[in-house]
Amino acid sequence: MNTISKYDKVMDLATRRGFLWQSYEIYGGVAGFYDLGPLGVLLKNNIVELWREYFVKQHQEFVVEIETPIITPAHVLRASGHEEHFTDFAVSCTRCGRLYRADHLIKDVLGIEAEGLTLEELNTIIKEKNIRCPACGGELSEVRKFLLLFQTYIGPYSPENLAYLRPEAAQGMFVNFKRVYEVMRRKLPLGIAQIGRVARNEISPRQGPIRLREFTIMEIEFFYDDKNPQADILYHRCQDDKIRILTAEERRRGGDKPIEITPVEAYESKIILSPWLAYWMCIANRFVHALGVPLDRMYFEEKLPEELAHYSKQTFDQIVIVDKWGKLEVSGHAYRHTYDLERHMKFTKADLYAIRHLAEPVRVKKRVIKYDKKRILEIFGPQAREVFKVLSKYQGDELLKLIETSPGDNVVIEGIALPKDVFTVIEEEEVQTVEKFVPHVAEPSFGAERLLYVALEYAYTEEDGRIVLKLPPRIAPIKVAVFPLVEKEPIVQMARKVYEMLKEAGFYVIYDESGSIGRRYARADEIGVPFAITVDYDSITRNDVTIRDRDTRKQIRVPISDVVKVIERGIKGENILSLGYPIVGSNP
RNA sequence: GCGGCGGUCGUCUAGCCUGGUCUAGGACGCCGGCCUUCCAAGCCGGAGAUCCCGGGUUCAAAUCCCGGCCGCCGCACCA
Repeated sequence: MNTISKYDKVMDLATRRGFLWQSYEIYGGVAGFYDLGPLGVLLKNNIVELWREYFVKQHQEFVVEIETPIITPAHVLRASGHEEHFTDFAVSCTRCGRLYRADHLIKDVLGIEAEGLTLEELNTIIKEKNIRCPACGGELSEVRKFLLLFQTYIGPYSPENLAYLRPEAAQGMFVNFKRVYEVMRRKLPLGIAQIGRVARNEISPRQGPIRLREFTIMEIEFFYDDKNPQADILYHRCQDDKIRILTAEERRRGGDKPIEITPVEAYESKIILSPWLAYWMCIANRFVHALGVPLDRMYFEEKLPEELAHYSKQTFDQIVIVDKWGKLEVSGHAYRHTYDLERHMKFTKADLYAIRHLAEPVRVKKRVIKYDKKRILEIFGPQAREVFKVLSKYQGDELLKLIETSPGDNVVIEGIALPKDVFTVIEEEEVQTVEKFVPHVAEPSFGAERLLYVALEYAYTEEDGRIVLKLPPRIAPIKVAVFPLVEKEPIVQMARKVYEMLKEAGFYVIYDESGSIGRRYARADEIGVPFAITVDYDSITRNDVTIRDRDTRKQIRVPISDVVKVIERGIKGENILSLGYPIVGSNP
């Protein structure tokens, strides 16, 4: 039995061969930060590109990608609720040093809900009720605030310049909703995608490259009309897909068995509340599968109501089973409904509504209030100017309400008494062909580095004591290796030519002539190169090469003129062994 | 944040308890040469170590002591 965990093996390989390693190593390293090496960058780029393919390019009529700053003024994250909710209140025991989340402690000891209380309120409760350390009875410290947002200042250090590094890309899409909606000619549904770095100042990240303080997020904020979701694509494309869902209900019962269901059924049976959330979960399932994770090794786990983020009505985490942690969340699918747009409207007064064209024009009876400016002038003389100013501050229906609720013949507005008869109410009928509404939002959100780890772990295999990284060819960092069978002319010269040809064709290629041929295959296998081309003695006379398939070690002979084509098809996922070329040298 | 354990070439490790003989040994990998007609073969040679960092004790520290960083495990935390 091997006692070394797969995680350790994967990380050892990843470090040794240049996929990733801890940042600032020569300074001792800093927890929560990882660097990507040459192969890591290629692999990540390929994963990002595959995501783009699945989520953006295949939906380019209605999903577009943008890029917004990482540094975010504090106002924005105040509006989004992060400044408030991204904070933990903690107390520690002055005797044994144990750390508690203040609200949880109060709830546990007193049985009262303390979530959402302010720092002062929490302090007061702890002092008044004389709450002590549950473990050792020691006295508790003052409540401290842990803000999980990284802070900075835009320009000079001063409170109004406070800013944070974004903890999610999403706010960039919400604040730009109106602009992109205009650019997309005011059509819904509309997906705004963004791939970028985010930062979260985790208190103590201790899960290697899994819990990072800075990472790459791939998100879509998908805006749609709740009354007319236009989600036909769910029925067209996801009718036959099966996804596995562990529902909140099942979890509440203590169960851990996901149900298997089509996204369509999940939506229609109200397991998933939003049709678009269901659709993107369908795509997410396919996407993670394409990274090499078998379908039966992943599922969606619904969050319990108390686990939901402040902005979410319903959330499913996409879980992949991994060696070390069992469950690893690789994506989150949140039904953010109207929360974010409404908050930004409230904080900025900006109009972030979408327009809905009504099937039939609606006649709306409206009572419009008018006032007699001449009479106001007569009554107030030079002061009339002030009166008009005050009146203009009030919306029509607010004024109407004031007048109707005031007793007597006068109405007093901000200290100014006006006789009611200066106002006249007119009934008007208006024909409306459109109405404003706040779009609902479904958000699929992926962590690129976690996907990278998952891809590595599922690709990692050992055969005959050597490592073979069976990455799907689509995401393999290096697509093809070229070897001269022996280091002799004219074989070497021909191999070099093949190498140049493949580079010219746009592939990442390695050329290796050192060591035995077996050693070179092994080296290429270890970094997941899916195809290895060998130029042998026969190649000279026949003008062909052998192409070896990494996973089966089987070879085919291919004329040089067809090599690029075969590799291209292989990268797309076709089995090159069945491409119709004669199999000649097969060495298991 | 707390407690326990740990940190030596790229990787794995010997040495640490019992300080000097360690200008730190080995294996694998890497580089060069020979050999080699397809799966980590063999032989020869070579490069490669801030002994995690800082301070202390000592004539002398990889080794003992203190602090820090990082990692693992447990507790706590995880929008």
